[in-house]
Amino acid sequence: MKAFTIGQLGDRTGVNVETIRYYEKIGLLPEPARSAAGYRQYGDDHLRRLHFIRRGRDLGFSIEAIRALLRLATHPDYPCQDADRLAAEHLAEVERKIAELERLRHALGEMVNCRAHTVAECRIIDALAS
Amino acid sequence: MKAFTIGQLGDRTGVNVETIRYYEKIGLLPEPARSAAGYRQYGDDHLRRLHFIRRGRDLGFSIEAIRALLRLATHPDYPCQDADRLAAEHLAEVERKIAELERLRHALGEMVNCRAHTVAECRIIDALAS
DNA sequence: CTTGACCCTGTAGTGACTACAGGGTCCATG
DNA sequence: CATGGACCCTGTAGTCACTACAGGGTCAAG
Repeated sequence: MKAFTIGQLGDRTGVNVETIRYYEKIGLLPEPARSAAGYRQYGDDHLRRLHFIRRGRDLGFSIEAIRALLRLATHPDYPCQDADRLAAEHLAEVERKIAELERLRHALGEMVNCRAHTVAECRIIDALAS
Repeated sequence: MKAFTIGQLGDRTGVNVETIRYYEKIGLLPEPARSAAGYRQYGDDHLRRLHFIRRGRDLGFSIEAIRALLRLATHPDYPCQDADRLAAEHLAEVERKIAELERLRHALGEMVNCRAHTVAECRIIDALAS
């Protein structure tokens, strides 16, 4: 019966204590048992679930996508197709964002290292103003 | 004396009417004159300034960066160095984001197209759970 | 017995909008 | 002159995923 506190759970998963409470409030992490003083008492199930959430967030999945993935993860007999669709959609979104940022990088690359002396001839201000 | 309404200003700049009012509230766009009925009346100065803001946003500059760039743009004798620093910092941030997204793309690319039948063998769920 | 690190709840703030609700105005048409 | 629809007004609340308090209570070491 080794239970740990919210601070210990945070240390083990690299998740902020406030974020853990937030995940509980939005129903991503189940409410744990409480000590006599009202302290949250977590077990290995919580640890595993929070690790899962943390990895999903590190991969950039939205909270709602993680909610769906968690639902899948707890039903080993479900088809894996749904998980694949979620991941593929997310990958497409990541690629869309990369393309957009590459566009920005190119445009900004043309602008920086402006060697004009004053704003009047500055090509950065000019690019925005005209 | 050709003044135009907020809707016309929005059409000409591609900025949402609600966003224009928001820019006014946060002090990015000066308060225009009003008609007898209380309608906002914009002129060419507003049009130019909002175009500037729009281009800055399209380049991914934050509102605060645009605020600083606008301050520079209205002082042609200021050194252009400050504008260059803002643009260079933003470019560095864009490059940081691209690198992070490339990392995600790689990780997600390894995961998708999972051909397992059920969640039990799914490599997506597995990547998150273990 | 005190100190400091931890825990609790609840609320408000972040960025950059977006979406109403509930009203007023303008103008063209019948 | 009435009416309808497109526009305008203010103000507030919602979005996403947290983060930062404020104002308390608890626990363990020294």
